[in-house]
Amino acid sequence: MSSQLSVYNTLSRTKEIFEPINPPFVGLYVCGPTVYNEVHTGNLRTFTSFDIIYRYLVFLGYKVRYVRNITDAGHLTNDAGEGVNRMESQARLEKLEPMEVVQKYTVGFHEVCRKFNLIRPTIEPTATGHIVEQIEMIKQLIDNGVAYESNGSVYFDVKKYNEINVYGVLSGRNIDELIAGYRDLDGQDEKRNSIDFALWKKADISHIMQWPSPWGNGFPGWHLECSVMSTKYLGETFDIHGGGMDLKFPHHECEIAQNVGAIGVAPVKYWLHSNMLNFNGQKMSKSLGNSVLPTELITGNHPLLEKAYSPMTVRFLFLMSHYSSESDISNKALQDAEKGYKKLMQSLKLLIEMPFVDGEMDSALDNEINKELELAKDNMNDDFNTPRALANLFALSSHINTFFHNGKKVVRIQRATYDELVRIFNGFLLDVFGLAMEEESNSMAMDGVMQLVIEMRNDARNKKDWPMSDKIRDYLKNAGIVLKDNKDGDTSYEVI
RNA sequence: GGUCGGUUGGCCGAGUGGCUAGGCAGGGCUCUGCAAAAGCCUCCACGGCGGUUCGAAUCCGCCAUCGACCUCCA
Repeated sequence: MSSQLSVYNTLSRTKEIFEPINPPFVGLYVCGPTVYNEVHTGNLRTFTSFDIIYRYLVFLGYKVRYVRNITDAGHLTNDAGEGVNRMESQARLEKLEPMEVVQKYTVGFHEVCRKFNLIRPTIEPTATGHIVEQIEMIKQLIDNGVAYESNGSVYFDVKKYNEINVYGVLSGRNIDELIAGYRDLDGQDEKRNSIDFALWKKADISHIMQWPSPWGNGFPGWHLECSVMSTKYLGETFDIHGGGMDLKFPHHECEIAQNVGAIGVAPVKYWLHSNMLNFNGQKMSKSLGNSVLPTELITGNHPLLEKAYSPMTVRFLFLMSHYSSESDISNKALQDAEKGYKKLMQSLKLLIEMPFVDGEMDSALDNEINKELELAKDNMNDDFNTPRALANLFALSSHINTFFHNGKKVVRIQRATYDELVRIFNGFLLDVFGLAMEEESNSMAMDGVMQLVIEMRNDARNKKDWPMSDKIRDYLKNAGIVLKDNKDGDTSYEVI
């Protein structure tokens, strides 16, 4: 008897039972990267959080359509609309065509996703591929009286919208305060109100990226693509919309306004927001320039990193904190994660290798394992609480190690318990958490040499030639190879 | 200034009105030629001050403090 999945909905600010609109189907939309630069580790954390959420939904048996966009249209740097186009500025900086920038960083993004074992979305649409649909939505908004053209650009009329609807339902803002806050900004002549945001922006000749529209040549506003693409692929109302906390306002707020303004219905049932990743206690962000790239973590090639960390170590670090809490990355935290990861994967290996043997039952042990399995499921059902589920897996890991310690077989529990143990322990680690075995890819030659060395050392040990035996082990240790004399007489090695 | 969220043991990091979080580190023991690994046991805690309660780290209030968003960012 397991609990039901519940999720923390930013919209209601409460935890709600997750009930899909059309079970067993689930629509999931996640705001993807803007491909004008390499993704940094903070981006990676968000995408990993939703990767795990996606994986868990699939694990529960849902048929999930997972849409994550690629922003390649180069939206404005700010709502005031000083026509700065990120894609273009980066293109000028690198002396590349805008689409070369897009291609370069899209490929780079996919490469990072692959290394960190992120499952590809089922649809990965691009903004530039949906210009036509974006223009259509703008027309609808104008027809509905919540958008207006001004000097070749089109803006969303927030005040007008707010007469019938509520702008700010997601972020808890009210427009009077927002207007007050914007008052000292200038360069907003085209807008009726300072809080109005761009749907379409007029482009002058110097802009390389521009498209024809009923309002002249230009490019789409930066909130629009998500409204358009989520509606196109997931319908007017879908189940889950995810993204980083920093997108809650204004991006997600504007998305809701656009959908309600154009179609008349709120687009999303459950809004999920993942929290920021800090580095040295400070938010890691592109604008602060303190970001560590995923590739730098893997190579260790960064002044603040003591060593290289494997992708699975980083993934494990993310799992150790809840997706809605801030997380801090540091050498210590990474090294802790590395040990924890190895410990669980070692138990996983043992569980896969050990046979189950029927026999006398220890009901206390059986109960204990079943309890831990139930807790693991309950904890994941409780808003994807990976740190708690991980604690359950550590407890199970102890049991598995004990089985191995006492005869290398799983005994004294029911067959059904064993089956569930395998299903949950393996399933959570590999399928839900997306951890993969990082086998040290030792070459055949290496294995051969090590076999010889171990044999020579064992000869010495059999002759009780401890100085020689220890000399070999110490030498190997200095070379980064640790020998382990197991209880059964075998010696294994590990490259560190 | 507005909105929101933190403040937990040496470090990281969950959670709950009374019942062990967990990991890493530390200490002890078992195993082992010695180590490593593994197993067992163990130390260390809930920002401050009030209040509610039989009982609060958990609820309420005040204070202190840190941070996020309000402006491009996952």
